[in-house]
Amino acid sequence: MPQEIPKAYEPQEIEERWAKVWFEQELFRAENSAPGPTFSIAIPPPNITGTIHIGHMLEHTQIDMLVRWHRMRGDRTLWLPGMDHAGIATQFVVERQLAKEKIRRQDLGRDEFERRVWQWKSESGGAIKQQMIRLGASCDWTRERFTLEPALYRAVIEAFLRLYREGLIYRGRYIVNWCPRCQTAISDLEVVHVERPGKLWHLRYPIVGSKGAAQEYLVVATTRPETMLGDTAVAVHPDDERYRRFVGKSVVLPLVNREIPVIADTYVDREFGTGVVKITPAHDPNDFEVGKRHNLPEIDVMTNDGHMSAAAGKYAGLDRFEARARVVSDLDALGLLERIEEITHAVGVCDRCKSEVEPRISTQWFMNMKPLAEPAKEAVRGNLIEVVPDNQRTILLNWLENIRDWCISRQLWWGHRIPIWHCADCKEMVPATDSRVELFEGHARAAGIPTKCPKCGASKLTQDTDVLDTWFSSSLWPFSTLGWPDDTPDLRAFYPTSLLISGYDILFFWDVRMIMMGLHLTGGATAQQRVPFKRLYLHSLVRNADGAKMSKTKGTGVDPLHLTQQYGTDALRYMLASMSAPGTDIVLSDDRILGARSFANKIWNAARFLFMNLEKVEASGLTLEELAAPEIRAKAPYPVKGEGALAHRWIFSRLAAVVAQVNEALEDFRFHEACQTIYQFFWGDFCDWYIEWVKPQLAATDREIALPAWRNLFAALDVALRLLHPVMPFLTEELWHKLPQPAGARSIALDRFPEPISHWPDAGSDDAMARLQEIVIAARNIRAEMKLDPKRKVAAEFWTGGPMLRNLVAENMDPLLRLAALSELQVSSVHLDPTGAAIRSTSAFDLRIAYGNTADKPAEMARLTKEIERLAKDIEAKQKRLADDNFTSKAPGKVVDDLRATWMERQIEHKKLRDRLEQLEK
RNA sequence: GGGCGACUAGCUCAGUGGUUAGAGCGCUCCCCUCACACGGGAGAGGUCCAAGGUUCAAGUCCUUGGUCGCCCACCA
Repeated sequence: MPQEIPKAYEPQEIEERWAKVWFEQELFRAENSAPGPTFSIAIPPPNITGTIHIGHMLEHTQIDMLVRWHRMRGDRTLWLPGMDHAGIATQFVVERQLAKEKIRRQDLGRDEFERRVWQWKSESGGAIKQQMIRLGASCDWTRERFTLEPALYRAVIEAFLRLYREGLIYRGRYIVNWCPRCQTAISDLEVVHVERPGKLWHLRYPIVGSKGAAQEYLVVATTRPETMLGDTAVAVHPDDERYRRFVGKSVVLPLVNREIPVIADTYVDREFGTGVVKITPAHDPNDFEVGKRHNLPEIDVMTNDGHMSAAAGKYAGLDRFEARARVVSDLDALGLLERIEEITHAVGVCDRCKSEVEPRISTQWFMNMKPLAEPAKEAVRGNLIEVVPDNQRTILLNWLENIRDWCISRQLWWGHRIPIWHCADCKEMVPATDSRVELFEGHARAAGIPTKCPKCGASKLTQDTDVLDTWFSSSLWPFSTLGWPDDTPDLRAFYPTSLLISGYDILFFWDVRMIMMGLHLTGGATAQQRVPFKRLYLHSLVRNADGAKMSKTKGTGVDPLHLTQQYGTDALRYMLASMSAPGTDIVLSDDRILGARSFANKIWNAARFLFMNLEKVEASGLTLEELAAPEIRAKAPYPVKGEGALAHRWIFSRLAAVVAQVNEALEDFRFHEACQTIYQFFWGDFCDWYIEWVKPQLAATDREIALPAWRNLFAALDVALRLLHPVMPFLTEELWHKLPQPAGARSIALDRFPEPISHWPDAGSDDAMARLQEIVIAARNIRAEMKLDPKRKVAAEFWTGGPMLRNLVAENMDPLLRLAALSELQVSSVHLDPTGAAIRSTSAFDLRIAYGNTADKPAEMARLTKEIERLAKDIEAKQKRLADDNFTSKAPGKVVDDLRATWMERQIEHKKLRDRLEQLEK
């Protein structure tokens, strides 16, 4: 078997195999009745619009690392998966698909269109799930949820009805953001502002009563001249001397020839433009407010699809941009276009389809957010929800401070239909009788249908045709997925969830709204019991080399499955995690993925080394069981007889430190730090030093050496694998199974995460090993400088002042000679002669290797000179500080002492180098 | 108009007031040494954007400025 282990790690087959096993065995099913601390996390549900992209992969890697870490630490752990119906986005995608067949959704009708979307959902949703399974997400798939499934529909209706009864949800006619392409209202958050070059047209409105040569005008400036057709007033500031005499008079609205009043309102900024504003209450939020104050009529001059309506007179039927051009040229022809100013201004476009949004009066459903924002602010301020990184907390609170009402209705067909019925006779709005749902063609719809109008008694009631903003259902996700509004065992066990990990780009869309809804709707007695999550971690966004956010629609997305096939899932996961420093975005780089792949390969080969050599060991009568059974591993480190035993105590001491560091890092979402710590340990300490150090011991014929050495090696590998598992689940699972495990043990994922064992840390070994490493490095350095043939062993001399290091060298002579490629290391009690030799030294020791004929004396002298200069500078700086009473009296004693100690060491080194340079100069 | 972030080695980035500021990649030199060339060994490489300030001590904290990026915002 051992020879069968491939030389290079080949992840494909291994990953596919384990992904399948994990899923089929329901390995990650959470027990809601199990005892102990709980760790629960609800997935940010991917939209069914597409497939998993690299951003999901980053998010899932971080979540999965924490989930696996908690699970291995024995917590009752749930990662609940699911998907979002993504109302407008999905409808957009399916409409686009239909467009290829030259079909409009209106041709199909609402029911048939919905059928098509469900069809899309089953294909796309299935693909996402398969991807996630393949990428190793350790979700509890038995609890998978979908925002449009019956149970969640019921939660949506329940939430709506409660908020409606409380008066927090209301219907009204206000200015909303209207997308003429999607033909629906959208919320403020769905409007993105883009800076664009534009024009400010200055238009003359003739004053009524002035004529001929005495004709007077008021000049207004506008970026949307076509809306002038809906003007119902012109406004100036009440204190503006220039225009005071016109207030109360009228102007003739050009092209329309409607007389409209000149009004005074403090909303007008005297400094801006001409100080005169056209008032179009139906097409501008400010004008709408002004219109309310002055009882102005509201004239909507547009249609749902962005054309001019009948109210636009002769412009009716024109596209809004055509109408704009026409209005301008017509005004110009009449001599009423004073001038055109080129400006850059922010244009609101639809987040989804990028069409220019039309502010427009419309009857919609809204949610009053201020009362919900207050408890949310308190919860965040009171740290009931800890926000990481901290600066996001300020951003969050600031947003809550300035929150405005949320337009929650959408004129779409794909989504949760609003559970309100309208009376055909008296227009009374009648809510659903309760939140029950029933199945219709396999999908849920509201079942609490009112039969009679409570106001007029009529029975002709029709359900509101609007659906809810997709984020409405998302805002219930942490508790709707656990069975709310019922008081289920899952809800009791896993709510509040422990943590939310999301991208900061959806902080306002989703995270904040969950906080508000969770606090308002769930049943806990205290806010602490009602928050949807106790911690909120906002992760970075993945950007491409240009710094642009990865986007599928822009074609800049990277397919993680493709990368996975190229480099392996574990490598990709490691790469993403190792770049996940909180608060900074991630720019993908091929180099980093390659590095991660190399790391996976390194781990693979370290294990391969063990198992390959095992064959020889087994020939001598030892079995894998004797060397690596769980109960054997548990008792490591074992004392090893003879030279070089130190390394065993050292590697476990290192492990203890590494485990503690990794735990701390993961606790604070410092994924990159956890990765780097493990990497340095595994590659540097474990492979480069430990394995190399103990190789001869493993081959020793003396059982008292070989047996404990093997046992320690296997035990250390086992700890390392468990340490690595959260970030590299597949590779570690595969290798873990090659070690003997307890009967019935199914997966490393259910094994324990390493704990720093109290007898592992050993400061003495840490120090001793560090000294020995310095000696080896010093020797290698000389060898490299002298360009010695690596195969040629050379003799070296060693001097040290004290007995400690001398003993240490004697006790570890064998590994020292081997790793430094020395034939002998003669320990001298007198100072070494620098002539004809290269010497490397620290303050504690000197190491001398005699020159061959090829020695490069000038190079050595140059090196020494440079080093001496550097040291001199350093010593001077330290001396200055130590001479400063301010420093010695005010700095902590330890800092002063440490500085003095280093200062003295440097002086020793400095003197050594100077002496040596002098010798060479002779 | 507000707010946030970044600026550190050739590149991509870590860095939690306290020895000589680190990593990966790249670069230079040597080596296909019996786990791994996706490897081993040894190196070179930094006015920490600038200027002030606080402090015994600043890459780190404060102020101002610069460059770049992001978010929010109803000034026509």
